[in-house]
Amino acid sequence: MTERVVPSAARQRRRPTKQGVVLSEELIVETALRLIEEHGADALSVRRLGRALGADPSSLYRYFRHTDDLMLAIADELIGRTLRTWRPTGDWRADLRDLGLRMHAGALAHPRAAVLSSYRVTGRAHEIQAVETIVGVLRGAGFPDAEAVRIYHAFVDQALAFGALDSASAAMPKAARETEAAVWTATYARLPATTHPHIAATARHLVADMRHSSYPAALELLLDAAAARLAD
Amino acid sequence: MTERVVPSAARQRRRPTKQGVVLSEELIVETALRLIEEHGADALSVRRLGRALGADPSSLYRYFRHTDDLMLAIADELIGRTLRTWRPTGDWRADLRDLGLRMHAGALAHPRAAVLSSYRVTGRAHEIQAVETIVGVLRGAGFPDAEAVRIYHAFVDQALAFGALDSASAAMPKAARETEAAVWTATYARLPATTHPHIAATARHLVADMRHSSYPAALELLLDAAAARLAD
DNA sequence: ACCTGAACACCGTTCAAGT
DNA sequence: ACCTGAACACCGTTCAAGT
Repeated sequence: MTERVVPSAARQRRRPTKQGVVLSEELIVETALRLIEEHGADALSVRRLGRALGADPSSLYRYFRHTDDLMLAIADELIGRTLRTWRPTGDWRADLRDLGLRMHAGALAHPRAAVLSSYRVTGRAHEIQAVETIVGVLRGAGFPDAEAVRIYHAFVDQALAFGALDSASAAMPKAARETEAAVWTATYARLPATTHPHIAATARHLVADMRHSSYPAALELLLDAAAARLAD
Repeated sequence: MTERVVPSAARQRRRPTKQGVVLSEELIVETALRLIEEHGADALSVRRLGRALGADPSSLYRYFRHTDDLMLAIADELIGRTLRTWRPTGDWRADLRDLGLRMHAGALAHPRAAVLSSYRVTGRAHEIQAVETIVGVLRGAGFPDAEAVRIYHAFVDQALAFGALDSASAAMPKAARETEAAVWTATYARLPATTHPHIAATARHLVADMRHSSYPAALELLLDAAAARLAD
């Protein structure tokens, strides 16, 4: 048994940094999230985080073994925030739609963390709670166990995969992001019908549609298909 | 008009590097793909690529304006390889299923490159060909233009997003991958029914299902929903 | 016990100089 | 015309020294 068993006691003994801040895991995670929100994904580096905390960059290594550990701590905090305010309504489609959109929005709010954590299985408290909740919604809707698991898996992976995809896009440097957005008008919309009949015929729709995430549409298709199977 | 109009002529005049290699866009892209596959995504840096080519890092800036341009060239090459052997059958569901599974398999064959390029819009030849092909399959099936574009977008993003998700998982260090796989049996399968009734009831299915990609199931759900809309 | 500062081994990118 | 080498402004991480 060491003092680490009582975190608050251990924390009180910590010496303030030069700028008078007492470091803690919570403070570091919150500051990292704030940095990302205020200055973009590129703002998160150990050196910048140290500067923002008024501490030497190397002091952060007492709290996180590497940057990846910090990322996972941030991700866990985000899962908690996503579920914390969610309440089931009893309508399985509305509940899954709401959960999916919240997971996707949570990813977009913290793109770097989303990209790094989307494919991880943590087995931690918040994740377990999410599995129990979603499988529960599907079983409550009447899906047999095997089908409930199959749809749970597709649903969760879809939310995580689109969250990561759209996050990666959002985390791009601004100039690159704008260049890509312009490709639809500058390149695709100008292809002649003689060589590219299908693109030429739908160019107007491509320009309008491709600038937005396709997640809401993909989610609705998945819910449609699940509902149809339930009706059989 | 400059000599760049005839690339092969321009290329022939290039001077070999110190180690005797004549640089070209193709050689750089192929070397980059090889570097990524052999030594991981982190192995791709301008400096390492220069070293692998036997050229000064800065000489690559004659072929690509920034690292990002190189990434797009790699992405387009992967799209090209995916489409090169595909042939339409006239059955839109079978065609889209085949295309989706090929895109997913192509991502898994080059996991590190897939993770880095899945969310990019290249506007290059192979990507344009892919858009034309897939929108063509959907219009040929009878979807009106706006609907064809909406389903195209969801279909492509889903293939890319799941491809990247499953690639990121596959690209993890072996030890970490095995630790995560064990979480389903070591943690989830042992949760008691009293606290986690839904997980306990479906543990057998979770253990069996979660070790595989959910992409084939998610693809089938998307095709089901699309077919239902066509029937209306 | 905790934080600091210097050091190490890297990055992407630019541009004058060399061939 | 093409490649090189030095330079600039960054990274993540380690570890002996300071308080």
